[in-house]
Amino acid sequence: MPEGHTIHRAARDHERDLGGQLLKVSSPQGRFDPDGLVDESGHARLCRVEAYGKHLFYVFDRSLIVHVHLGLFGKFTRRRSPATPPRSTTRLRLEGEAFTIDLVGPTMCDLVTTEEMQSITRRLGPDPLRADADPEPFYAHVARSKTPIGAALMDQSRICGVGNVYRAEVLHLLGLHPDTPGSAIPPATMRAMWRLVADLLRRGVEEKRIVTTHPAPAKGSRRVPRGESTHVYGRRTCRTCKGDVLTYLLRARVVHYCPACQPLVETPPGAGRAKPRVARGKQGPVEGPAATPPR
DNA sequence: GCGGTATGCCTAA
DNA sequence: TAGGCCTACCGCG
Repeated sequence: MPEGHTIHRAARDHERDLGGQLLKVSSPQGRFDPDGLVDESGHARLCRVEAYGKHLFYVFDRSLIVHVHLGLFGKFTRRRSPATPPRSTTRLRLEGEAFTIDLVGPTMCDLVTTEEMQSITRRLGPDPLRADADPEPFYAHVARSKTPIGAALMDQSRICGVGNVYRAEVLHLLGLHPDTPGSAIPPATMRAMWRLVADLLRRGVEEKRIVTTHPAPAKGSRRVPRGESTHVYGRRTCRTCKGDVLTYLLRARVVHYCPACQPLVETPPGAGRAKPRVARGKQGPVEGPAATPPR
């Protein structure tokens, strides 16, 4: 589930499991070339792992950096060392003393320099999960832009780490229609949006999944069941009002929203937007008969 | 076995 | 805006 929370959690876990160690680095699939990173025996020492939005940076000795972006399909798996043989699609394998991390399906997995890493992070907006994040440029951009807030939230150069699920959930929690022009949103709402994104992402890092309903469970208590972890994303009906969840294409991504909870207050200019349709979400109503199966 | 789908993003036009 | 790309999984025939 690669939104920002997945990346920050991976950075934390991988640094804990592999940091400071001499790792055997390989690419069973052959599409990543570790030459230039590893010594004659195929090893390199990992210093730290840094997350920035949806980007991961594995900083090795000699300032050599492996840049990973999971895209839509990328996944990590973690096994005890010595691990079973990797699957043929494994782009990157990092073998440490106790754990082996495999990476499959990333959009990006490349060796970069410090300068290249900086050029990547310079293109990104503030990341609410980073202590050094300054939301002011995000506020300023939104305040003077007619861009729909649903598009601005997904624009990684304005705020990074938010993906399609968090977008839908944050807008629902704030009662904002995705087409609301940024300039129509009060500053106090924008500040609340930043705090909400940060809180939800932080919770996602801790729970390793996206949960925007229920308060965080106490240790040992029951997990929030599948199908109750979101208000509108992936649902047919709104968890709050039980009305239909609608979807439409906004900047080539399907956005989920509840027209009752998220009315469009201010009509944007040029009302030629895509006609919303009823969502085909996996989850039915919270109460009532068993959830309708997909499709 | 095939097609559709998914939490992303880049490029060409 | 459309198309391409990365992979796994599921329903269907």
